Amino acid sequence: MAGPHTLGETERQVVDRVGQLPLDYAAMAVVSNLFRASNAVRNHLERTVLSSQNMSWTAFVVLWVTWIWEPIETRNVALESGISKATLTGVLTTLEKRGWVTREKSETDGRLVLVRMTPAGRELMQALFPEFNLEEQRVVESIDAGTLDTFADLLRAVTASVEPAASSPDEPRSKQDR
Amino acid sequence: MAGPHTLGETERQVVDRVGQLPLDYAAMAVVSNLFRASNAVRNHLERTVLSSQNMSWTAFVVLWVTWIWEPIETRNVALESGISKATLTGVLTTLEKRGWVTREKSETDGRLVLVRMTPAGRELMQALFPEFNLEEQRVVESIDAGTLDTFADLLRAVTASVEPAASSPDEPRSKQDR
DNA sequence: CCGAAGTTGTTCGGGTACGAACAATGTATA
DNA sequence: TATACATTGTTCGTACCCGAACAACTTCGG
Repeated sequence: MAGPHTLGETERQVVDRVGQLPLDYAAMAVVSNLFRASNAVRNHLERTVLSSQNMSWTAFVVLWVTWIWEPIETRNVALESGISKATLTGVLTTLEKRGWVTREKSETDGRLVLVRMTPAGRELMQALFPEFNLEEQRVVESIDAGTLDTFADLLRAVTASVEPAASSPDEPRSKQDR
Repeated sequence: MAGPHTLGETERQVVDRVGQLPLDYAAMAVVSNLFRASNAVRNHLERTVLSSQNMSWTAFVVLWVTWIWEPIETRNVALESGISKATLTGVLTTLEKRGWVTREKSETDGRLVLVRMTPAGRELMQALFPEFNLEEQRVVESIDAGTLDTFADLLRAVTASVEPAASSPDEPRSKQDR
């Protein structure tokens, strides 16, 4: 959505197509670059760090969340990972098959499933995560250290503006989680 | 990767798991919030604007790129959309099936395929895009107008740091495009 | 108690998403 | 002008990714 063409070039073309409609080009630039950056970083990390384990981005995130918070209920894994519970089911099956995590029914609530790391999973993360973080560092190395916190805050503001306004506690969340 | 828990909480847990390894938490925060924001915005726009047409985010982006630049070669659609050509093949088939775009072999180069909008596709975008942009505006409305440009620049910097260093023109790009 | 209402993880169907391998086509080299 | 080399879009296999529908389970209201 913002590739080989100049911003001005793209903008001219858009004006030509959309006509005289008033558009917010600043908002457009932020949203489109948000996705471009996200995609680029994801693919980069997959190729440089994760491909050695033949692991996808999502699998890594789920593994990371489990590593940090185990034992953790699947609904919370989905919440922390930013994926739907439907997606998580498949990912967990993959991770289980590879021997990195286990599923276990809760004894106090028959609906819940608890996720735990296996020793092999823990070893993997102990080796992989520092490597991953080193690459994260490279991704932002061109940005002034003092600006990084502001950057993170801006990203949080975007997320917050879109999520269902964590309002009064009595207000019910949506039926489907996430 | 940054959900219901406080940053400090998460950080303590990470320290507990990863041990004394020196980690760059600022970089971690930026990367994880980048994905959180990207996912949140994507899902939001899909639900508020795109669901009326039963359209996915990627399908919309591809349609938008085609709308702005048609006629355009598929390799450039993939480049502008930020997806691989393998993915594009499937998306184009979907869009073609719905009657919004057409594929057409190039007459000057038998390898190339040109993509064009159909009248129905053009009508759709003329109606849908202003609506989409309005929602993009809502996503960043909490951010100071003067900061938006800086924000976009930061995102561009991230993308640039990860992409294969657009160096000397004689240096060949990677075999696989994108 | 017992039925209604809510919650949780899984299944299902359709649509991305990627790298690798491929056939068709174009270009360069000798 | 043959023959290597490069480029393009598609196909294939595997893995996400989501909403909707579902069965199992818990909780709430009477």
